[in-house]
Amino acid sequence: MASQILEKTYNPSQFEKEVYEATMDKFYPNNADKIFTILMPPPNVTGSLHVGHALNYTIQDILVRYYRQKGYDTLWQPGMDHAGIVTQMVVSRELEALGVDVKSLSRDELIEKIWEWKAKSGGRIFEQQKALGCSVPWDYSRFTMDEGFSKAVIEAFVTLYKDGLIFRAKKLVNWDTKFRTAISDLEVVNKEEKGMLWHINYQIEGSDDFITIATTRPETMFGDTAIAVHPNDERYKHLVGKRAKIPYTNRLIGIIADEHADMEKGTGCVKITPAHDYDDFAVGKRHDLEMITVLDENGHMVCDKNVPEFVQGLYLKKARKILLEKLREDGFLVKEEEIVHTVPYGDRSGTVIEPRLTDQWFVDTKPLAKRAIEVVESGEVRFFPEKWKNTYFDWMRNIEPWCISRQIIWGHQIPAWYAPNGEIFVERTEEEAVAEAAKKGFTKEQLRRETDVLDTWFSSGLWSFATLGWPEKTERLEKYYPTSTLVTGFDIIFFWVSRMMMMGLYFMKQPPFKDIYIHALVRDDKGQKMSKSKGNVIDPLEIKGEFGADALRFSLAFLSVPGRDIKLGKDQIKIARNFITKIWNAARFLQMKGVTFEKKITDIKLSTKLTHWIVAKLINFRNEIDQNMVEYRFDYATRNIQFFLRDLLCDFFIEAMKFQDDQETKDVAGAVFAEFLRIANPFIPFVTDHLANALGICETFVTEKGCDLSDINVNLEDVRETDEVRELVHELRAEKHANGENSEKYLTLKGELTAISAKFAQMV
RNA sequence: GGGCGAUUGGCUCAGUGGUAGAGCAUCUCGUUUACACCGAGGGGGUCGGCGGUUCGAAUCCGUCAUCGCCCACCA
Repeated sequence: MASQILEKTYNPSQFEKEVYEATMDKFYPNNADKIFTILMPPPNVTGSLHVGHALNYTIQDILVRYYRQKGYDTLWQPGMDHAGIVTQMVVSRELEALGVDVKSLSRDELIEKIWEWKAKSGGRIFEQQKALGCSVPWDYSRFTMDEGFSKAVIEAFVTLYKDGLIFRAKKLVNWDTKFRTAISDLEVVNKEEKGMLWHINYQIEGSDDFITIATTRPETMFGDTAIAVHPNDERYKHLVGKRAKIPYTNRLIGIIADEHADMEKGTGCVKITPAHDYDDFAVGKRHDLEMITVLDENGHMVCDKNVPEFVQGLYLKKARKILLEKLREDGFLVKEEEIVHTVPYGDRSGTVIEPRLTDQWFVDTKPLAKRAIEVVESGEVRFFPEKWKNTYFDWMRNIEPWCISRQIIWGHQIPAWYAPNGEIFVERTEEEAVAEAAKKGFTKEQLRRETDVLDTWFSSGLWSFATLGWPEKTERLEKYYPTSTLVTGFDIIFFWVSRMMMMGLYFMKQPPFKDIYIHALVRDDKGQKMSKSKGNVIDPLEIKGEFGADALRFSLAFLSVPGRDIKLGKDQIKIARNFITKIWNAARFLQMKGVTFEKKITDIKLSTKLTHWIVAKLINFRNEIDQNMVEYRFDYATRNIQFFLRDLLCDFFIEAMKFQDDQETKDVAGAVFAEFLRIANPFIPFVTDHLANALGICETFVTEKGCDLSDINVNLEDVRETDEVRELVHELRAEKHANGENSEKYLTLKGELTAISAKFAQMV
């Protein structure tokens, strides 16, 4: 290979794109025996990538490139997620900004608009991933709503339904009044905030006495169906069994004894509203209470006999205000107390979540969780760092049914058809549903298709096998399932990891991956969470432009200390960039010295202490990196890369080379440097591949295995002690600077260096 | 309420039983056969507090404090 003279300064933007494009065709699987597979967590189509994605991709890319270089058949499965609620929200907002009346669009029209939008947005994400160096086979990309995926989702849904693991039920669910849909428990975030506790009098039936309840949600009082007191509460024992009157509607409700009532809290009397509160729902079940809904899907008070006219149809906050004024006026409100309590919010809508009693679809997760727990307990699936398995266990062992239906339009429509009498037909196709319904005497025209779509995470839960072709029995599925390692953030252990585990085990009978590497959250240099509103977001592409993609990758890997958040500032990236510059300059120096890179280490006879030493250090370095990769210690690996290049190769070997530049030293320098570049390639692919070309080492390190050093006769113990030579080199430099190359002392020292080398040569 | 993690020089962090480390910052010297996006050298820490185990503790155990995160039914 012809070499070219390197530019004086390292300027990544000049070659990064070229390097990536030149190697793209090598990112595809080959047919090697050993297999390494990673599933890329699919980014949302809505997004542009942030530095958290950059970390996620960097870790995966390092792993994939490392194993690919080792000769494994690697598959890094790319793709994107349709991200139901978020996407519908983002696109609707954008359309409205363009003056489109989203509400007037039909279901099909809006879906079409979203697909149009997706085509634009998705392409941008791929470009960003390429810019970071992701070595994925692009033609393998999947989308959680592509045709094959839809098939998989239907197959999974129907199978789970027929196996009794999906059911439809009227239950209390988290209702988002902004998006008018149910959401799962995980999509609710609880925030602690200041609020008011209102003490309200309910008159006891047939008496002038009152019972005082305390509530933060007075507007739901019209849905009350009981008042509970603690069975041991002496204050209220005499009231149990009596009835009380709800103000204004005068509906009578029973006073019951239930341990749910906390004697310490409020007045000790708690209103029970089973249709709008989880605790109350449970109390209601125990006491067989009526469930009265007073809030509609928009969070407005319903218009029926249970709700007094003066608040009917009002949004709950407005209703609350008006109701409180009236209660105050009429003397029902006896105390107003400031308290701090937790309030549930929708993670996407940012609006208060109202528990509502509705018909929804659920996955019975308990039976699915059982094996998902076992495979982690047994060590068949391992978490890195290990502590995350406790988080996983906690959730899995206390798992609740998963509400999977969403009342939105962007997503997989549930394959269920209803007959007029409410009977449900769940089938793979409409034809099959019609056929089944016909057996029961229903006509096609009578059937109505379920309009709800599935929770996004239902489809992404199938990611590990649906991307490989399931439900078809494809060669790819056979070969690459189960995958090797999953790389993801702790924030989606519940959302995604656990669901993939359950689905993978159920449909494929094997866990979807062997190792789960949980990486950190990237914060700003002050430890603050990055957010657009704070203005502290680091854009990976901006960093790439300023310092190069390699510097960003190297920093992120360097800072990936297990179990610790990453504080990322520009200083950190600058340090990495400076280090890469150091590599660049080392290359320039060797080139200037006339070093060539044709010889392999195994071709050179090592006869001096210096060359023997550096080769021993190289072998040691290589072993360490191998160990680091097995343990997922990217922080150690990058430290080792830095230490070898800077402290050993540059500060010592190359410095010594300035005094001892015989052919052997030069050959070894070239061979060791080339091997260093190869080892560093998975971490910093752009600069190393560029240098490989420029120095005439090879076309690319992507598929370069490196030479077998195991037969080289070096004893690591022998060469550990390097002070003798190191000191000599220092002295030489100082002497030369002081008195020049012809001083007597300089010549003596130089003689000593040669002598040591010679002495050492006899040892080997 | 339960759980997890952090606490080491000015800053960011390594170090898990044997005389305190790195990078950045700072100070001194240096423009030498790559590199000022550099090199050589120096200063700076009673390793959050207390107690215990040990010949010996930043490291193991207990406890407290502060900060951060996760989960929880939140009247």
